[in-house]
Amino acid sequence: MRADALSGQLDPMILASLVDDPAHGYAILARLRERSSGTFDLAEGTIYPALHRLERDGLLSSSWSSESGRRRRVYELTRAGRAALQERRQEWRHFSRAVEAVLG
Amino acid sequence: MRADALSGQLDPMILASLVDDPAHGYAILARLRERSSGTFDLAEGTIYPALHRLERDGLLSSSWSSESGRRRRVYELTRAGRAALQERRQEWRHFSRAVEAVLG
DNA sequence: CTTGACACCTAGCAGCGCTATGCCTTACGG
DNA sequence: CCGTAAGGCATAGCGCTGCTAGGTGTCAAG
Repeated sequence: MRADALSGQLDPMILASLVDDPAHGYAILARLRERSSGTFDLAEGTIYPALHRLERDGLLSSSWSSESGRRRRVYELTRAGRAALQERRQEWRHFSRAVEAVLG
Repeated sequence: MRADALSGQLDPMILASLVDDPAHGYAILARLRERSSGTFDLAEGTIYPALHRLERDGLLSSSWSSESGRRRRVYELTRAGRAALQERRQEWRHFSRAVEAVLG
């Protein structure tokens, strides 16, 4: 499939990958790759702007961590982020059922 | 859900809505609305450019019909369009399984 | 004769995600 | 000890998609 077929589902997937425990950008990339069995093997240029957007919108908050001399920006869900995740999941189910119905 | 969440699935859905019998733009709009139980209630400005694009790409062919004094541009799948539909359906299944896996 | 459904079209815009690139650190192999 | 890979963040620029908002015209019903 085309790699750029994320089709607006990137945001909910990022939120979902952070729901259990916080992580930094590079690790989120790895989680998405693993959980999707390799389907979502995203470039870094995809994830960082998305994280900034989500933070700007108040769904994530971040803090720098520099353990082992490596600077990492660790993201976690805000309260609003958790609420948004629930909502986006619902929207996804609704959307995917509708697509399914049309594709037959 | 946001109306603009078509998320790249418009093309396969248009192809799917034409697989059994040809139709014109306005009628395709109605089919998508019906088959999706109202979820996809698209503006005309969405469908016409998409149809032109699909025709340009050789997946659809069109011809004017003016029965009952009304000019309609009727679209049907080309051979390539049928092949593309199969492919896009596969991609959709793959994509939606992967999203499902990430969203949990 | 006006309203609403039918039917087509386009310009312009905004968002999303990709490519390409740059910068920096740590670990490892030769 | 030096090169390279992996880890890590970031941005500019671009292309595609789909939406908004407008325009044109026909036909049927009240």
